Amino acid sequence: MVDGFTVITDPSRRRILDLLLAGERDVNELVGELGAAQPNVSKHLRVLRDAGLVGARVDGPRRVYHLTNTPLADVEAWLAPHRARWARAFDALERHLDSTGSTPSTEENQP
Amino acid sequence: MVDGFTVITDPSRRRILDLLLAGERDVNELVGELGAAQPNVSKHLRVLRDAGLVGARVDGPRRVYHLTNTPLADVEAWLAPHRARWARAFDALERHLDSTGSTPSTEENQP
DNA sequence: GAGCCATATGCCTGTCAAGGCATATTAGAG
DNA sequence: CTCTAATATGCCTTGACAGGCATATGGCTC
Repeated sequence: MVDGFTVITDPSRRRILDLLLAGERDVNELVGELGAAQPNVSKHLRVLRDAGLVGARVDGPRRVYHLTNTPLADVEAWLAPHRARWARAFDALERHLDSTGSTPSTEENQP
Repeated sequence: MVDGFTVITDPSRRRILDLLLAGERDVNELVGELGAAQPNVSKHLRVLRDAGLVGARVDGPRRVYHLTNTPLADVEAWLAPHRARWARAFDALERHLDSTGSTPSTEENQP
């Protein structure tokens, strides 16, 4: 099984997750909206299922996929300190712009 | 130039970003801390620089790398609605646990 | 400018994953 | 039970990319 980073690197898989954000879909609907071949969509769904990001409900012959509530834990964990840093940098920029009318240099170094 | 997802899929590059989070480093230091070959570290740094995530300061013969304040915009943008969804699901779970002592099912469907 | 250090680049190779295609599986209709 | 629709799986090919290695580049010392 692959890590969350690898899972979401693929644009088709991101697209699937985005579509499911709007509501559950069966495979055929996803095939139509993605413009991809059915077997490939099924393969992507397999990866997403193995990652715990989506689940399937059986409705007659169709499998209706939906998002689970499982977050991309590893991605979020890795991203957190970096996001915190970006937020601090942004705040610092805002404060700077508040106190002076000047534009600071484009390339900022770390504290 | 590659997208942010591709950039951070590589563990060595994530590691480099993590190390730079603690302070600037020259290439040789990174090589030591990563346990990777110098040319490969330089290549990763190239990718990170192209992505605007790191910058280099020239100090004599060394290049001292540091984080810029450029966020992984595309990753953050894609992640945002999904993170919002996870947060909502988490809140709903919390409220449920507050009101009842029971444990809800592990597999939740979307609203 | 010769030689040395630190870093970058180019080339080659192995690996891995995505897409195309054929086919297996499963469920329901009749 | 057969046929069909919906989905999944297996195999193959191709392209992207990371690592190993040799070598080029750039700055510094003497």
